[in-house]
Amino acid sequence: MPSSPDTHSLEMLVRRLESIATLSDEERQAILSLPARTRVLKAGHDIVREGDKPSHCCLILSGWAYRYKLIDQGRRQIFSFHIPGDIPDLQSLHIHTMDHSAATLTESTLAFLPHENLLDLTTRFPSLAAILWRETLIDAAIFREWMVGMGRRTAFERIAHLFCELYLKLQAVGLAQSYRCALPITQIDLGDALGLTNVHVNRVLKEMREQGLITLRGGTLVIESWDELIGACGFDPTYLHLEKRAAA
Amino acid sequence: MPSSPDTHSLEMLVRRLESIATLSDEERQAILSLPARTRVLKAGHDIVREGDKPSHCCLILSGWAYRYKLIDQGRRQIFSFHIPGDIPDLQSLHIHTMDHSAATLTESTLAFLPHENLLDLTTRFPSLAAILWRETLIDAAIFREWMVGMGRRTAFERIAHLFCELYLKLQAVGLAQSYRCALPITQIDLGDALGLTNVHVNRVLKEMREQGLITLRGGTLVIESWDELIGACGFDPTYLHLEKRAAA
DNA sequence: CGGCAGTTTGACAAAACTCAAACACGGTGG
DNA sequence: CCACCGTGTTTGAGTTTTGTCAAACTGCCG
Repeated sequence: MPSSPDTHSLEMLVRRLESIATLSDEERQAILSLPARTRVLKAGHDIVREGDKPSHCCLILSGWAYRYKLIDQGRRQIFSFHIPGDIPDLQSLHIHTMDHSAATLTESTLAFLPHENLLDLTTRFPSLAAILWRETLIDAAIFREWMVGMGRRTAFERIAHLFCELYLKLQAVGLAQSYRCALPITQIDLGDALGLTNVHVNRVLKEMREQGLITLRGGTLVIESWDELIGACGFDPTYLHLEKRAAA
Repeated sequence: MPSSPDTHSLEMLVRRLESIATLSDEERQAILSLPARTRVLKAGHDIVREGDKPSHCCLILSGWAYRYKLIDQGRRQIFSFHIPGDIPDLQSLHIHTMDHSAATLTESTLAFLPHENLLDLTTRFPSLAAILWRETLIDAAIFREWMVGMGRRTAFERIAHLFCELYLKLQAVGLAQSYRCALPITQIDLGDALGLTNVHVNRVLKEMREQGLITLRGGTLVIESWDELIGACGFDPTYLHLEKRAAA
């Protein structure tokens, strides 16, 4: 389990923040001088657990992660999937006790950023605070959309909607193009994310395949017909707030 | 529709923030000098709508509100219920286009706070920014818990869980005691919040009544047996993060 | 060549939904 | 004061979606 100080990893954070707002040289420099510690985790390992009081946030450099909660040792709800550039536990900066867990979905490289230094950053640079705050608000916007899905959409719509969402998020960071992307999510995970059983997910996936909407094999999602897919689930990307915000 | 400048309303905001962290005199003074404009809205009126680009946040002084989204003119998902002291659209401070709507549930008195002044406040006082940021993070924590409900809990558990949550939130601001509180939420609203039909909500409510867990009549909820109620839904209040945070 | 995790399929069961009608209740106007 | 109205609640009967259980199948990894 390698672990080393690493400054290059912070360039990813700079790129991510610059995709949201313009940074001043001073801000960029302050980010790059954060003391990051990089670590590689195997697939299926917890990053933080419910009840923990973490002292670091975790930036994903490579790989996928997810957040989840277990109730009575059998039922699991997945809240989100995370890809490189995300800080899945950014909320721990201001909420000291974890009310849920985060784990890797694939082998991942993670950079751990001390709360202390991040808090210092947000105090010195209110516009950086605003960008990070906004990131957590978009997180919440995605939660809301998942609520709409679980509360009011059919299994078919829910799955289609999630595929649209993930494709756009991957595309935004250059990890997807021409309606094709990696999707290292098992049908069990999909079920736990969407409030369905893996069996039912499987049946719906089969139907989507038969309708020529998508193919999902070997960890790769191919969207055969984007227009039909978004039509089938009423997808509207507004809630992802992907447009670059006006310069700070 | 009366509308007037009002400084007293801001004392409610001060009290709310002081229940979370200790404020300096300077901070308290800065909040009290925010230019608030108070307005009374009848029940069932939209406060902000999906697509709007609001220039104010809205502090609830009295009454109840809720946030929701409509899909294809028939299905509605409610995301949250809000009570006095809440700022249901605090997120609009950093997300400029509303991706959902907010409305009053009962006649309500609302204080509108200009984004401009709130942003100035967060820039001048990073510790106030932290408190408000934290409020939006708790909002998201509640979303996650609702996701657990809609994804992985039975209708019975979901309803019981919501009652526990609302009771504790009301109690925290002094609007509930001895297991009794106002609950101006129709069974239709409950269904739209929990991903159920009003018919099914009605049947489950009947069952809860028959089991002697609760009574709900005339807009008043009485929890007959708190211990059984939390037992029946596995309620754990951690996610509400109600404990006062360490002084800033 | 196993072995294990994940997928696929079938038969059946249950939770929740739909439609429809009756009922309660608070507010309004005659 | 009472009839009426609208909104919300309650109940019933039948349907649908999704879940459960169980077994077979696939594919990758050691």
